[in-house]
Amino acid sequence: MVNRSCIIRLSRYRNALIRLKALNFVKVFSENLADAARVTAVQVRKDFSLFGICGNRRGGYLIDELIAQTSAILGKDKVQKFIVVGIGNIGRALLNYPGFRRSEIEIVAGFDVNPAKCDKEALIPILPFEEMGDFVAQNGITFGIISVPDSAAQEVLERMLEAGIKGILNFAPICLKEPKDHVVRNLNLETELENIIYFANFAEQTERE
Amino acid sequence: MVNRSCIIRLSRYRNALIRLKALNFVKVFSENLADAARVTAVQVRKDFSLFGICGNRRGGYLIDELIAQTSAILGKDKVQKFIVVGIGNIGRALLNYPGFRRSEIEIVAGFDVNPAKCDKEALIPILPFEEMGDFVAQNGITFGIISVPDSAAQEVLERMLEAGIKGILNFAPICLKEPKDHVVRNLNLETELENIIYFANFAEQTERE
DNA sequence: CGTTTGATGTGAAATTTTTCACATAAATGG
DNA sequence: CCATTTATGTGAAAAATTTCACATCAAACG
Repeated sequence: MVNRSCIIRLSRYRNALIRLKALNFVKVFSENLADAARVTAVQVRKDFSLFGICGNRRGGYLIDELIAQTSAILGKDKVQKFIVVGIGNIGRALLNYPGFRRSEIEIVAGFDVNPAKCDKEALIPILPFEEMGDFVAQNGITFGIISVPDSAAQEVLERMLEAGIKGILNFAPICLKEPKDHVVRNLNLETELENIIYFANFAEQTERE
Repeated sequence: MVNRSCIIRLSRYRNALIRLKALNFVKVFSENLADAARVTAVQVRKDFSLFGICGNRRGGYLIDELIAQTSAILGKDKVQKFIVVGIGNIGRALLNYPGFRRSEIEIVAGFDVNPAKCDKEALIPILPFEEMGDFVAQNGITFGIISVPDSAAQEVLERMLEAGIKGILNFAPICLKEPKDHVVRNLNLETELENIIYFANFAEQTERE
């Protein structure tokens, strides 16, 4: 069964494949991908088997084929449009994040309640939050990122859902509810750091993830 | 056994508790925390049992006690110092992230190879990367965040380890190896978005996480 | 061409994680 | 002060995930 960690791994395999291709590699073995994604070779093959990805019984996998197949699964075969709500530190960093340029992820607009932060003429326009619903409808946006303070997050989520957004990444430090037929992934920076702090303190005697 | 997801949940419980306390709540039930962290009530109690946290057989848990206990586990009883290497979009956002101010997480310095980005006089100084080793040693830094391009990440990791850093959050889009007795958590924004894209497309027929 | 070699693919076993079922204790109320 | 109610705490069962073991196939080589 395809679960979250499985897709995370697939994404890692793909990243590794792109790096290997840049180094002119043509074939790759499950062992190599396992190293790159910090898992076991069997895990790689099990994951592939789950998606019906096949290799050559002795020759491993062809990198080009693998990239094509993982890309299709991960939706990299077309541009995926995102909006960002909340143009604070994180929001602005996402608008300018160079990592998205080479991927098929495109942030098409930002939104904020503060008129001082708006700028309709910018390369990626920053618009008043009230206009979000119309913008999403007119431009067929499917995905959104929430980077507002926790007190506003639930309200923003609801407005996004009303507007028709299907998948959301939430940076606000509050665990938002995932409604039926929608995807909400909560990513809390403080939580991530707390995790590191905990395991760095107890790393010696405890296992992890 | 305490694993990564377990600590993530603990962190979420604590966030919820702080919000509840701000609303003048004094007691809380496992059911409430379960709602806040999007898990089941049994899971909350199992987690607590794992850490030896006890409630009152009928009266639930006292919020103040719970906050104290979870805080101690998560290392919130003292300031945890971090450095950030790579002052690009993400790095700068982290330096200014207001969410850390109210927590016990303190980013004490940034580092970059580009002299134009350095500023020793800033509130949080940005120093040349060569000075990182000495800074870490002199200031007893335990934690670091990597927000450099993928090609530099492995090198930065190794320098951090040499300097004595024990826990690292890596934003570079490459899966870094976690050495013995150290914690390296890889957080790739594109991967997170790919996850959302996948499950939003197939959400109807597939389960998640 | 037959044999050996080496990597994939996958049922079965082992392990991990979550859920269930219920014993237990504290508060409430007659 | 006994019965009832209600939430915790936890062994046992169930479910999910990972690892193992090995059959299978294709290439390489004699």
